Order: sequence, then C-alpha cells, then structure tokens
Amino acid sequence: MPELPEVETIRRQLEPFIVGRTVTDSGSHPSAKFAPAVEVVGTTVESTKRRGKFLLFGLDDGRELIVHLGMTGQLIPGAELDDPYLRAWWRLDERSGSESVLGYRDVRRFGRIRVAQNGDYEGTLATLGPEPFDPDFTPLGLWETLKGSRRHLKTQLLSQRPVAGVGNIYADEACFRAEVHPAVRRVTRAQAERLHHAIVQVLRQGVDNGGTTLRDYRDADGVSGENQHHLDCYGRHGEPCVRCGTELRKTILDARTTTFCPRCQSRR
DNA sequence: CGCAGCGCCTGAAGGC
DNA sequence: TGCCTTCAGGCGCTGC
Repeated sequence: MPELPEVETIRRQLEPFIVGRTVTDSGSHPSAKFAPAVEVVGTTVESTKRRGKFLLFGLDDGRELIVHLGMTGQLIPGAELDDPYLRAWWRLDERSGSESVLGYRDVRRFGRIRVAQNGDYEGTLATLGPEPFDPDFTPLGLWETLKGSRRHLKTQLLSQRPVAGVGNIYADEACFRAEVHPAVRRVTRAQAERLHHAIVQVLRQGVDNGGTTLRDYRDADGVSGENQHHLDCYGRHGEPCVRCGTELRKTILDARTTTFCPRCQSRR
C-alpha cells in the first residue's frame, strides 16, 4: 500500500531521527527477506534517499540499507521489541530526546530488507523507471516507453518501468485524471502527455497531503496521512464521477482491483 | 528478453 | 455469535 508519496513522507520524518546515528545492535525475523537487516551493525547512517517505493539509507562504509515496505511495512522509532509483527530492529547510539530503537513492523511480510554496495542494485530497483519529479521523466519519454509494450496501460504503470513509485491507488487516480481507460494496450501521444501531467500531479498532491492512509499505512510518527480525502477515483466504485456524474465502475484488471469512469475514460 | 502465472502473508470484512 | 470464505496486492521467481 505504501506508494511513492507514503514512502517519501516516511523518509522525510525519519531523516532527522536517523542521520548521523550508529547502529549498535540489530535483530531480525529468520526469513531471508529480513535477515540482511543485521548486516549493518557497526555502521553509521549518512543519508536517506528514496527511489520509487524503495527507501535507501546510505551507510559510512559505502553500502546502503534498502527497505521496501511491501503492503503493510512500517518503520517505527521507539518500537517495542516484543511486538509480534516486528520483523527487524536496529538499536542506535544514544541521542538525547530521541528513541534508541528503530523497528521494522510488517504484519503480512510482503516487504523486504536488503544491503547493497552503493548503487549496485538487483531486481526491480535495478530496472526502475525515472523518478516522477526529475527532469528526465518527460511526456515524450513516457510515450516512447509505453509504446514499447502491448500490456494494459495500468499494468505497465505498475511495472515501475515507465515511471517509478506508482502503485494501485495512484495508477487509478492518474488514469482517471488523464481520462484514459486503464485497459488500453496502446496510447496516443496526446494520451501520454495527459498521463505524464496526471502522474506528476497525483503523486505531488499525495506527498503534499502526507500520503494516503487506508487500513495499514501509518507514517513514521504513527500519524495518518490526509490524501485519502482527496482521491477522485480509487475505491469509489458506485459513486458518481466528479466530472460527469456517471457511476464509477470496478473491475479486475490483470488481478488488480481497478476503478474507472466508463464515460470519461475512453479507450481512444 | 518479455511477460503471464503463481506464491508469499494474515487481519479485516462479508456471507450465512 | 461464530465459522468459513474472500479480499487486499507489490514483488520475486519460474518457465514458456
């Protein structure tokens, strides 16, 4: 559930807490998904970054601690070590006024923790598309990427290749605002331009609102975001479209719940 | 190499 | 009330 705006919100809140601190001890769930957490004991965190939905903590030994929150992951300063859903934890050196333990809590264990040499990534992180707020994410570039595949538009967006950080919520919102049907298999240049604008807009709005809180997501302070009050499409099937009043429809597209306006979001 | 299909997880919500 | 089923879904892996 945490997508780019939620991850960015967490990163911003964590940064003053963690930068400059040394990891003195650590523990993890035995699963290989979380066990790498303990490999960073003895290092000092120098920076926090984000790529798409991945959180990257730069370490003083040239490595990075990489955290993906999956569906239900949370990073919690001051976590309780007896929390049954705590999958990893790091004890940090003392700093007055600051909690000494950072916990990774993940009820459903869809998240993942890794350690890599600086910039030496594998998997999705290695093939991630451009950051949506960077200048190399352009309407023309998006069109070129989308043209290269015959998969459904929304499935392409969720692949992280055309642009990094879009998940189910913001994919529905972007397609809705761009007035493009999520199941088209090819987009026109005009549609790609609208999509580009819509993607930047919905993600920017999400960040500005501190993320979208639905069920599991909480930011690092345990506080809810506010963007759920600003969604036009996601989760609103059965409600009238804010543009034309037509009832929003829900469908399953490539195994993903998808909401769209059957009138506004044309296939061409 | 692209991509479809599947498995991973468990609490919440819905049905009866 | 309580049991059972369905649902949520990002990513890694496998194999065509």
